[in-house]
Amino acid sequence: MGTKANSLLAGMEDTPRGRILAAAAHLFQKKGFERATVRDLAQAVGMQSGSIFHHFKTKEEILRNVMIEVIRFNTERMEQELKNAKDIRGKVLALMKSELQSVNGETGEAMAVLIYEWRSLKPESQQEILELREVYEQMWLNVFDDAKEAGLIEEDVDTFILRRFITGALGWSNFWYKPGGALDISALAEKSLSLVLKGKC
Amino acid sequence: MGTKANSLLAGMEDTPRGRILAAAAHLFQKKGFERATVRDLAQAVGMQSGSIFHHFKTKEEILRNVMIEVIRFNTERMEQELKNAKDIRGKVLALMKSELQSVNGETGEAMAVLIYEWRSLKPESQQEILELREVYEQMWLNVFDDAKEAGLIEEDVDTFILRRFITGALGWSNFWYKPGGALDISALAEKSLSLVLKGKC
DNA sequence: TTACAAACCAAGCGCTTGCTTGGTAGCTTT
DNA sequence: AAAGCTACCAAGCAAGCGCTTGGTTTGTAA
Repeated sequence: MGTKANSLLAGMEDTPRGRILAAAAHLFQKKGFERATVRDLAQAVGMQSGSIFHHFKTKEEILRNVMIEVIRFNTERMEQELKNAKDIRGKVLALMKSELQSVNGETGEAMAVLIYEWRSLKPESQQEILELREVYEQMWLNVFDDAKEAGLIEEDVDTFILRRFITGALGWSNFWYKPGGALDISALAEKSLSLVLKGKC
Repeated sequence: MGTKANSLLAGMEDTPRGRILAAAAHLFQKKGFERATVRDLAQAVGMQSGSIFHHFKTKEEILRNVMIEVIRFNTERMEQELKNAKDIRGKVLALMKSELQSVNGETGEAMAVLIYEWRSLKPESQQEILELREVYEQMWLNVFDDAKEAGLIEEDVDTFILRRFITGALGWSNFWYKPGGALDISALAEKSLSLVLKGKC
């Protein structure tokens, strides 16, 4: 009767490590990193709390790995979808759709952890994650600049700031968007386009 | 040499209760509700940890009061600024500016707590806070609907969803916007207008 | 000057936390 | 069959947690 946890990524649940990370993503989002205990996590994967530390040295290490996995997975997926897009409008749409998918799809719980549990990382881990995210962010900025050059984004718009607004807008959807209703992620992505592109789009 | 805490609201720091709430807003944002201990809080206001409970029954009660105070303060301020706005464009701008002020101004830390420490409230408190927020949210929806009727927002835009996008976009600014630079809050509000209003604005 | 309440301290209780330890079951390799 | 490795359990430790208790100081008012 409990909430079913989404898998972090396909096939990962075959190994103990993968099962722990998937359960951790679920628990860390639901209760927050601090409130979720190692004992909770151990129960979720069916082992004793001490056994967790056979697979990860510390609790923070589990958090760090959840974040690394979800960045890698979603960066790769977005790269793929960008290649399939034909024109610039299509590329912007691909970015929007891809990020909404990340936030609300199977990696949604892990994405929420990535965004909102930042404070629980130690500084060195924060630096590491930041560098991984920069690759992802650069893809956004490149497309936005192309769109601006093509006249799809107004001259006086700062694409740096625009990307930050969009980060917030799309990330927040995790708190209200419920998949399975009348509005699917593609439709939501179309709606979000009007935040970025000028005039009728 | 430590970070100076913004006051939650003017004059509140005169009473012990106010000093505790202001310090709590600062600590809860910096470390998260769970990680911030009552001992941390006591040290910040210069008393023993046990003395905190002379003023508040539980730690959660402190969190709840931080949230209530910040909602009341910002709802009232936004009401005021809405009255001063002349036309519809001005009203939308007033909303944007007001919320950016809430998030990045003197109530910024408390706003971050309101947004991101939701999980740490017990269900009954969540319900209470939700009802307070609904008044605030209704003001947004009313103005958006007026703007749509006036042709400033496109016909096919769902104002409900638009508000949610904007909530995320503006709320996220807490993580990147630093006051005191070249870009002040008014200028940022102007920039954010293009997310909402169609064409040149 | 006395009475009283609000504000606070010093000490610590009961519990939970992340993590450690020493050992065992079972599979794989030689 | 011996050795070695991965995956785990059972038990518990030291530290830190929210919160309580009993008593003391301090400001205000009669």
